Amino acid sequence: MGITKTEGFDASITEMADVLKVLGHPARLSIIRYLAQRKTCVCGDIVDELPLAQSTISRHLAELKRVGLIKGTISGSTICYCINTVLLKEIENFFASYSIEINKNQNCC
Amino acid sequence: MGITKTEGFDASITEMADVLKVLGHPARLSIIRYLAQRKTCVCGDIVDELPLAQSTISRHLAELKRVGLIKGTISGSTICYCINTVLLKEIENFFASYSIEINKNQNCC
DNA sequence: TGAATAAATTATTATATCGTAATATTGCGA
DNA sequence: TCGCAATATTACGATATAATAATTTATTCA
Repeated sequence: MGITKTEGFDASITEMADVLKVLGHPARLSIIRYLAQRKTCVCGDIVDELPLAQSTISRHLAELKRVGLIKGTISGSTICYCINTVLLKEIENFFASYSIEINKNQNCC
Repeated sequence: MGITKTEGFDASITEMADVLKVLGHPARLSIIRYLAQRKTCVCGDIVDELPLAQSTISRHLAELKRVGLIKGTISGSTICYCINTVLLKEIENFFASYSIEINKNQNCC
């Protein structure tokens, strides 16, 4: 995407932006939704859920793992994925804190 | 970034992914934070807040506007920006709903 | 051992995005 | 009208990302 400047921004902002960027893709967001709806860890069958090739999904899973949104543990011949609920909660709190800050005197637009 | 496949995904997921992708950049997330902290609409001085060229910021503002995260109204010779609190709340609810769905029987990882 | 299965990695191609300079546009005051 | 100030647009080079086929690396089971 071209170079994204990071110097000059707060580290916390840069980190959150990185997480949100990873979530900002239909396939990866679908994976998160699928894991959330299943309410449990999912082994193997993610490939069957998405209209993408196996290698593509593997790369998306690697991205989700890189930023800590999912955890994967080897379980026999397959790998078991589940959501990192702590990070998901952090994202929720991130937006909640902004909502609290506003909603007071927005008026000109 | 290469072609992002959209067919085969729910429209709601694709839309949310689009919004999150826009938020997934330090400059744009900083703009949102700045607007949130100021608790009011901001006219003009966004360029002074970020370590980027004016044209770059203008492009980021256009992206934020495209997905509806901010609203801009012309106010004399300057343009007045403020957050679309409705959409921000929707994002918060989006993550909150996932958190509710989980937190029950995650156990294997 | 060897075939079958599952996931990751690599290489490749096409496309999107970042940042910026240069330029254009718009509104306002002198 | 002229020129200034603020913002948007365009064009460009550099880089990142998406998707996939092909390959590789385990792991299970006959």
